[in-house]
Amino acid sequence: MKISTKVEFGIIAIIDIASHSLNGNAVTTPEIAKRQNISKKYLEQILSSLSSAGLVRGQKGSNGGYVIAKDLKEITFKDIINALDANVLSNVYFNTQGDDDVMIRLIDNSLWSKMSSYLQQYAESITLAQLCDEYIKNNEIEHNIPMYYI
Amino acid sequence: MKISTKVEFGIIAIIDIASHSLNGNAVTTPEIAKRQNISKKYLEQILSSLSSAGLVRGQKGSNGGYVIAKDLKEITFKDIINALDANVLSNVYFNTQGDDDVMIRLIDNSLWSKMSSYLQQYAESITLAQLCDEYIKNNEIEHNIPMYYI
DNA sequence: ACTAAACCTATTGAAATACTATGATTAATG
DNA sequence: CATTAATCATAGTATTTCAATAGGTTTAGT
Repeated sequence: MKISTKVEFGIIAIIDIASHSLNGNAVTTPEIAKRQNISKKYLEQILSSLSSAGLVRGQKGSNGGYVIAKDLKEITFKDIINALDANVLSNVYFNTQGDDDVMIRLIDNSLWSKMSSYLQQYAESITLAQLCDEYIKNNEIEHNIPMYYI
Repeated sequence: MKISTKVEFGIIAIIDIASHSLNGNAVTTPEIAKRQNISKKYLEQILSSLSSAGLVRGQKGSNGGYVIAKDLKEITFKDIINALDANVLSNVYFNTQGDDDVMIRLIDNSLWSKMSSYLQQYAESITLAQLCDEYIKNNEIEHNIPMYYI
């Protein structure tokens, strides 16, 4: 489970957008970049993946920025990960075209695909709404300051 | 779940050794390399990982080769994977040292570590004995030829 | 001595990763 | 209507990782 920075930053970014756009305001790349200490230019690329997957919507021009494109409850952790890297949860990725079909099938079908299907199932059970809630709650506790929306 | 060839070939190799050494004979690298269509030299490196993890034992010299170092029931799929690549099942591998501790902890502790701890649990429940049995059984069915040991 | 195996270590080529750089498009604002 | 500040698109690059290859040493049986 070595996670790429793209996936990592993407998850951070979408939670950041979700929790800072509850008031309706769009969240900009420079804002996220500063808050989360991520290169702005790299972040742009990452957000474009989330955007083309239909998870966030970008608004060009001054006063532009990103908002979440759907109901927070309808975006799952699986959606987010898959938008950023199709291989993380995917049904195994097998390199060989060895001669021993029995072996390949054994390892692929019985082992890896069971593991990846659990991952998918778990990731599907977590929504952005939950992540956002938990983030806000922990932030309040951590800083002893209530966050006000609107 | 992109699996490296090293992990893949290592799993194949240890099942191959297990199922061809039930009669007590050591299994050689050239044998496995031919049977499983893997480069002999690359396989040597992979087997040395399995060997230094104590899962297989190599015998030098003519008539040498590899045998499984323990009872097949005492080697788990987890042991095998970890011997080949410590990162596959490991508790998350997080790149950032971002400023937002709350975010990092949220994503790391609540998401990735739950996923990887499931993977570990599952991998620990599968033994080499099971894999070996299943491989032999499927091979017999596939080729309509019973495999005799001894 | 010869052979055939494990074992050890260095190097290479290719691919993936993690960015940086440049610029075009779009829209609000003075 | 020019300026500004944002998204969006694409090219390039430096570093790291991966997948082998290569060359050799050690060990043991015949």
